[in-house]
Amino acid sequence: MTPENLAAAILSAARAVFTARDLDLSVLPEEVTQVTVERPRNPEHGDYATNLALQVGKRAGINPRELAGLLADELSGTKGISGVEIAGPGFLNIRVDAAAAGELARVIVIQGSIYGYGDKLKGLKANLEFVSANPTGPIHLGAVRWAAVGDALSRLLKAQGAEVVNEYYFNDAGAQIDRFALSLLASARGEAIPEDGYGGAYIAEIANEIKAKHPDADDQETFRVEGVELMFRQIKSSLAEFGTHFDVYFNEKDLHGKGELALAVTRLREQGHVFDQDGAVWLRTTDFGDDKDRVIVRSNGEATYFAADCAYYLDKRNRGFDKVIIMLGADHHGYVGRYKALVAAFGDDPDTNLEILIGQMVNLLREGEPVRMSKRAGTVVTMEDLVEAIGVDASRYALARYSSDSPIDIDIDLWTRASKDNPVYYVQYVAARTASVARNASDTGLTRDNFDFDPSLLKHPKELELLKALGDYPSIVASAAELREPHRVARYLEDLAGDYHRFYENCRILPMGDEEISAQHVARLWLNDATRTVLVNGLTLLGVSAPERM
RNA sequence: GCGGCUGUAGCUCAACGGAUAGAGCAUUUGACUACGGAUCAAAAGGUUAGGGGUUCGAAUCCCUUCAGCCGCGCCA
Repeated sequence: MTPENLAAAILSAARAVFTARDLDLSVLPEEVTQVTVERPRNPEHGDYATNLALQVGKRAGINPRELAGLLADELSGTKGISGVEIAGPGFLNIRVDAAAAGELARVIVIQGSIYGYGDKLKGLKANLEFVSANPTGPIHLGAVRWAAVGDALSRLLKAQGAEVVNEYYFNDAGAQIDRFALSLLASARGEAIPEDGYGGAYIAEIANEIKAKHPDADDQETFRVEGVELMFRQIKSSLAEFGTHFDVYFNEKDLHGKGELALAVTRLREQGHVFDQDGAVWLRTTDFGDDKDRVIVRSNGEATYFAADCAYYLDKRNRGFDKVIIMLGADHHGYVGRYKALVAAFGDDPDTNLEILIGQMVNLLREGEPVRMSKRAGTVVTMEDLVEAIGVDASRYALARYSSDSPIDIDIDLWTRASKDNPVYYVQYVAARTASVARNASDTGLTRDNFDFDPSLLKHPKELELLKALGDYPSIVASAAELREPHRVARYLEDLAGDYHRFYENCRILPMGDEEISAQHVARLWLNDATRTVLVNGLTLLGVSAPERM
């Protein structure tokens, strides 16, 4: 009995009760997925609980507790359900047959890497834009949060059936690229970097590389083109090392080149949301809740960055994405208002076609003090600095284990420690331990095939708790995807790690000494392997490796 | 001034409006001659920043006060 099956059983029981009592069926949830089935914290409250009677009782004109009683009667005969109790104001506490609980181990092992997949987001066609750091320097710490969280989210969405394209937007047009080119040129000439230019050792590195390739070059254009190209390459290779894959690298310059900016302005003008003032062209974003109107073409005739945003959004929509998801740092949260407004100005619905996720700041801490300096990038701490300090696995895990709403301090000492208070070690250690048990089993001649798997042998309380946790995994993945919160997967894995340790301490898996291999050993090996499957699947969603040995 | 986020155990943080607010670390007390002790068992620790409201039920939603971080350009 899975939570999904149970929800279906509850809904059909509710429909039967409502029909028999001639109650208003329309107050019931339409879909099974809308029925809340949760795992009570307190085991006395059963294996599962539902609050359906509480939620619909009042609206149906029936006392919730009375309704709960009727539902309990209806449900108690259902196959797989061993007990139903009414509790509190109208909760239903449900117990399921324990005999079948162990069967889950077989299901998980057989499903393997697809265990946990679902179809909650089937039909969703999403463009997921993240990182998008300017190609004027290495990827900084603020953007790296999304390299981990965005990638994990992309995997999660796909695991729920969504079509997702990972996209990186290169702002390779505009004034900041001019400053970048001028900085390179100054460095190549041995002059001081302009006041509003970019410092850091990487500027000299790139300038030298360009000089080596074009010894006679002394013009801004060459340094712009070559510099941006080299920066692109470095950024792409950093991301590849980090394990973050992008399907599309989109160049802002292409929007200008193809005339998409002018087209976007025309379209917005047609929609009646554009006006001219002080020689500039404005979008009346205040019509859609923004706090001030925005210039799209400056009085000097140049388009603004915001105009490119408009054109870029239109481009994404024209490529067939019905959901445009953009991940931004907290220092850009001020764009949410104008972004929603531009979507509305095109006639779209900001609440369905657009989703902006904001991630709070990331700090790197060494001995309790924020790291401010980078070897290569001067005053900006970079992705390379983070990876060099704690490694890729720890970086990704540290960034993905917290809600994006909270700022993160990544303590180098903590995340490099080989102990239990380092969460990534704690989880990876258990993964390695399950692999080690499987290796040792094989060495002693124990395999899953020695005996037929008998799920009823998995009846120790710690085995049942572990099975319960394994059964929760699909719903954790589903909710993490729907809520766009990959950290839920990490937290789940940490809990699962504890459940496995307790199983391991209490239930000897391998035969001791010259003990004969029994069906009990085989059953526990199935459970061990099922746990490893879920640990591997979960870590894979986070882009973190599940080592066989540590 | 306006806006976003945050405020939960000594510390770092969880908790999709649900029942007695949970983990890890730290503290105290226990457990190993066999699968990795990078472990397990137990104790202790809370006015969920303060105040009001909505609800059968609030850490969660609304209002308000306080504190911290970030932002508010015809820059990108």
